[in-house]
Amino acid sequence: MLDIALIRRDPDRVRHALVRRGLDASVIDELLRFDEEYRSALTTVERIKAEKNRLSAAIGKAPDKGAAARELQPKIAELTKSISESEERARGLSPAEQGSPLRALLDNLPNLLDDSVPDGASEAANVEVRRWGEPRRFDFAPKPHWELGERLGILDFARAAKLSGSRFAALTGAGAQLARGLTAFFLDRAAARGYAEVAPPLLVSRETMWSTGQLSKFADAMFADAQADLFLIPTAEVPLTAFRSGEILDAAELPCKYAAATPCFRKEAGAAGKDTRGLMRQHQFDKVELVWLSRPEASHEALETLTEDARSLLEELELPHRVVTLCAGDTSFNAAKTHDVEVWIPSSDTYREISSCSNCTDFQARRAAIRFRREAASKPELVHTLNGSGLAIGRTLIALLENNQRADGSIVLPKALEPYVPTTRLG
RNA sequence: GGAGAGGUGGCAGAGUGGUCGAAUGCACUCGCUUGGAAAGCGAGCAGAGGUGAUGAGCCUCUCGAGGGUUCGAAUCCCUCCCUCUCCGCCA
Repeated sequence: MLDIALIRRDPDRVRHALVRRGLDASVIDELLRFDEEYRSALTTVERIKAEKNRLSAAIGKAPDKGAAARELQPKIAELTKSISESEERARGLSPAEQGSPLRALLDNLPNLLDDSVPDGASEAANVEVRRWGEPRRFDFAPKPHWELGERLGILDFARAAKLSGSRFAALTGAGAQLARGLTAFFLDRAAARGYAEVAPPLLVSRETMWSTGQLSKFADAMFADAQADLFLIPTAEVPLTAFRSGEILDAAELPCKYAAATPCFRKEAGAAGKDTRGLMRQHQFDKVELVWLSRPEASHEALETLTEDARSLLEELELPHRVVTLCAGDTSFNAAKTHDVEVWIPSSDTYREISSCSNCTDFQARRAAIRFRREAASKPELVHTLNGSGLAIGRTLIALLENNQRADGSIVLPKALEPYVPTTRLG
């Protein structure tokens, strides 16, 4: 959520960000009108309340309270009536009220963009900032991971479909061990880089989901239990970012870094027909997520560090990859700036996203009310939140199988995984 | 799931209808004191919103959340949530 005071003070800045994202900026005029109306209604309510409070206090101070109460009764009754009327009007306009027009507009405004985000409308305008390794040249016809995996007996799509339908996979034997090893490998690296491991709840409340900005745009893509009003997390970004919600942190705690390995659940409703085969796009997938709570002035640099934390994992796994900065039109709702880490996927003949690292600035912190105090005596300020995968397990598995396959269909795993898997060669 | 107890400021902990946004202690900030420190003394110290200049001041709201009673609620009533203890069930 954006700061409404900032929208008032500098509406052009917000309009500019909307235009850069390819969105209609006229909502800002509408929003400012509703805001004006709301504040004027609020002032009215508060003025009448102040008057009533004065009279009540006068009764409290009177020597004969009963007599004073009787005397002021008619006047107070009138004010009470007037308050409930004007209050109803103000509540209907309040940004805090579910379903108010101001709330609806505010809920759907994406974050401001960082100045360094490149212009552009789509993926095509993303800017490569770093490349590591060379895509391997095969002297045989490389197979896609679903063929490799099924032949090796480590991926089972048919039985997963039998259990749950399409877009589910089962890992078996060495595949399950490899996934477990990767998870441990990623978590160990995160720990070494100062992330505190958390095993968070996988079901979260509507309020939590809203606080991290998932509900505004992605409600349709989430699995939920309507009766309990709980949502299966689409990413551990949600519980990790909201972990300290409502708290005021010590400045000494920042940056505060969390890592979690969790399953993620997504309906992927909008992705029908895309990546229908294999592990690429599943309703359920495992991921190690990295989250930062940072001082505002440090978040820009933090994004670079976070991205490097994710990227370096691919280097250790000896997988060719690159880092791109998303352009304005491709940067997601919550983010002010995003670096995607993309790994080479032979079956796609291109680099595919394996981690998306975002600086959400104060956008999530405002809703989640995550603040810190610079000095013991200073006012609380919003932190900046950042998140990124480090890394997605399934996609790492794809990359390892496809990039490291040999002509006979066997797979050689990188040395870095030696401590984490029973064997560094599959098949 | 059942029974009981409880949820108050950064923490601890008073407060059972009227200047209570809230005693006191701790922590913290500033000052005095000191060669320096500790102790001691004095002052300050919740958050959000509106109005004002992103100042001072003024006003509104907030004592788990939401309703209600009342001129007036931290205090009384109702609903819900959470925590703790015991019992039941259970991986």
